Amino acid sequence: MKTAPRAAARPRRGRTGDTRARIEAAAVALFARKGVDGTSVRDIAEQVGVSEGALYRHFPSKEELARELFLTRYAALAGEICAVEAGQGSREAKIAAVVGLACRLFDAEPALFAYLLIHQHAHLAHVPDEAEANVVEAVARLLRGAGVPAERLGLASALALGCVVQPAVFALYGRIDGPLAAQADAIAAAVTGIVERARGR
Amino acid sequence: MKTAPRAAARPRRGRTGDTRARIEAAAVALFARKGVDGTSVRDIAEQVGVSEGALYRHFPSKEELARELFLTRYAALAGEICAVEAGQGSREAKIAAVVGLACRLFDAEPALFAYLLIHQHAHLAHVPDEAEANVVEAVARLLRGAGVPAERLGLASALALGCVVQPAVFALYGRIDGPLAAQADAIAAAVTGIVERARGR
DNA sequence: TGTACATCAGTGAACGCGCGTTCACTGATGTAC
DNA sequence: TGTACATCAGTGAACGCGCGTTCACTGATGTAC
Repeated sequence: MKTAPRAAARPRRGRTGDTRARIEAAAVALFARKGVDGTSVRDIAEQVGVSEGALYRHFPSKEELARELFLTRYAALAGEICAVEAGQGSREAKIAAVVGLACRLFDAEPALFAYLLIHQHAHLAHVPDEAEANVVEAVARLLRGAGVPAERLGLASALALGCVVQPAVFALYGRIDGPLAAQADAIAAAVTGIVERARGR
Repeated sequence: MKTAPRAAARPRRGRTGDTRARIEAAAVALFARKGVDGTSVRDIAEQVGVSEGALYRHFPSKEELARELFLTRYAALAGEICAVEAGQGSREAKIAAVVGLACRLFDAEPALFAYLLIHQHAHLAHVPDEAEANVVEAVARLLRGAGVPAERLGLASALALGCVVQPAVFALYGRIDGPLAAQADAIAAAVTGIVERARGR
């Protein structure tokens, strides 16, 4: 009974190494709901249940936290879109896959989705141009691969993105109910229509 | 030569009664660019060229200025959409007219457009439900009149709105160039496609 | 026309408050010998 | 195993700053008699 119990019997609140993750989760939720400027460091710390100073053990500043949070998650989503684009399947299938991806992200983490896509313009200046780190570029690549001519890529990407983002906004504010994934087929059909029109004509 | 010259010879900088309008213009521009929270009363006053105190001769608070500015302009846009809906013309013609309306508003006053439609969720809680004061309701009414069944109105409105708002965002960030009105036909075609799909099926 | 008063739109200095950030300190854990 | 030291993640009090707002005051204009 002398050794070993050390690590075992220790609930001890905190010190479990997940503080950083909890800060990120709380920050995303607050940033999405109230904006970065509308969220104070006190708000975040309070929600996590730590002192304000603790935040600075993990991030150099509030602004840096906001930026880092945005860029990593935004790049992850862009990466997923690129992976679909690089895979097998018809135009339609790939579009449906990406729309499904986005809808599931929204349903699983609405705050994160809102932070990434609804408030994306706040961070746009810091986003790199590579498709693997930039959702807008990833969508453009997808449409390019689907046969949309270069001179119509900008508008077509905007229309396609709008068909996903705006329904999410509506869902967030209760103008559409149930999970967004339930509307994925209809959204995908709208995007496919836009792509076909951009290919032809 | 005794009377009348009173009002004539008086350049006298300020006191021309347009201060309120200039505050509104500066506020819209700043709110659109940096958000309400990111804009200070000092910012606005400086841009207008008056003291901060002067602002409070025209508006009770910054928040009230932001809200009033939003609600009146938002209602004006909703009213224009309702007027088109109530007028003559085919489904397609009305859709094209509303899309054209929005594009011209964007081209003429991008900051106002951004404040109204890109950041609309910040004020959504204060917007009345009547179509004459609420752009989202006005769009829904337009689509309802175009034959979209009630159970698909929410999603169809979202898709239609997204097809206008997102291209505007892209234009704002240089991903689409030239006036948005130049893309109005293509945008209207996308919206018409969405409406036809929502009517049928 | 002159005079007295009310109102209106401005100034600029001052206010208290909440913000982001810093810092000395603490106690638990990890590492070297 | 014990001891000495380094590191790490936390606390909580304090900081200066910029914020929204207030207020006493000013001078020009409008109005009544």
